[in-house]
Amino acid sequence: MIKSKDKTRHHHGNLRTALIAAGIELLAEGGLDALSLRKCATRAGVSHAAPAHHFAGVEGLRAAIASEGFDRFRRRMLDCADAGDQTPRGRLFGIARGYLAFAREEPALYDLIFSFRAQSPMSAELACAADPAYAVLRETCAPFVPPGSDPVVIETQVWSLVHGYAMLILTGRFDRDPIDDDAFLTILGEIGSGAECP
Amino acid sequence: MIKSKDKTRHHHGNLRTALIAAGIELLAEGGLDALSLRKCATRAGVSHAAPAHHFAGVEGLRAAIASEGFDRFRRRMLDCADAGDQTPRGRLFGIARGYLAFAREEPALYDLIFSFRAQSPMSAELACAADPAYAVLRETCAPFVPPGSDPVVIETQVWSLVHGYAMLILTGRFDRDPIDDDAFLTILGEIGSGAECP
DNA sequence: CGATTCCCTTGACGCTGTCAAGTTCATGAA
DNA sequence: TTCATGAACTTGACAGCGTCAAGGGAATCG
Repeated sequence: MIKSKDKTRHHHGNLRTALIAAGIELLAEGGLDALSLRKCATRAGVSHAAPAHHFAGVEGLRAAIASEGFDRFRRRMLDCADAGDQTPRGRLFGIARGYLAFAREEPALYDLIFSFRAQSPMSAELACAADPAYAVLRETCAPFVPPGSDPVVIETQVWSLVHGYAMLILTGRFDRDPIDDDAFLTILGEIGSGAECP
Repeated sequence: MIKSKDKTRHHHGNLRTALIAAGIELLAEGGLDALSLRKCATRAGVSHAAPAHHFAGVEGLRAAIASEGFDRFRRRMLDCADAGDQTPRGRLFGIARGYLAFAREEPALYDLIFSFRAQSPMSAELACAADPAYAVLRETCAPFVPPGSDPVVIETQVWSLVHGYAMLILTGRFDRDPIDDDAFLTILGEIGSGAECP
């Protein structure tokens, strides 16, 4: 039996984790384009080809970093939701604020986790990593689903709204023409109440 | 005086346009990562360093392609808006459908035009190229702005909603759990009518 | 006709991802 | 204990990439 997850191993001792950490540093410092296998390897103190034994090429490294990114993303949303008003509406605003906070605080990591496209070989693995984050959204939206209707509609409306806003923020569109987050998010107050308002 | 825009010039004859066309082809065939200066040059039949005389590096080429992309994007939205119901609400649904159509028909070009980040040296030039497309959205949203309120709020809500939905489509999130565009877009029917509904 | 200027080519450099082969070291078996 | 196995990592090489410097060739102008 192999102790596959010991702290200190052969030469380096958990190189995989070190490479992911180095990659996240590089992203924070220089954006998406600054991430490279060789720079991660150098930063972790190993040779340029060492990462090949832990990831399936650069796409594998990107996927592994994205998995960690999705987890931070999920925790950021939950932290904000837990910190605010504990009504269903309050939690909805909470995850929206957490969503935006993550995008602003770690823009390159946010870019990375949403940079994978449907035909990517990593899409199955990534969908798996993303599911817990999506579950947070799903649970928060559940109280607003009209009985008998498909919950995915409201989930998608909420998610699209916040996701699109975050993407637009990162493009710098609001830098000269600022908009207040709360003014924008007022529309969340109307979601799920459409049936009450013919 | 120099005839700077003649059709046939020195060696090639409008190399700049040919390089942009080649780049759009490469994007369509292989996605964002398939775009390179050298491949564009080869496809246009010139040497690998020729593009340097027409664009400021690869970022300049990307920006030039994005300018063309924004123009196609704008026309796609207008075409859809002009084809449908000519009420304000009908045109709003029209540009939303055009937005989604463009994202699905030219996903890599769509990715490219929204891949520039705020701190990019190209952001000023790109914002310029994007303005006509934004103007279409602005005009279409105008009838729904409550008197005395900031139009940018509703514009941003509409835009974020459709933009986020398009981005999520491209990530493949709905491939196995499909959602109907029209069901999703029902929320557009509520935008701007919030004031009527206390 | 000669000079200038623009458009492009050639060649080089460093950085990138990836592969093949070799080395080092921990583990398990004899 | 000694040896064999295999995992973890190194070394070296290769092609493709963006970018720069230097040079050539064609069109234009004086």
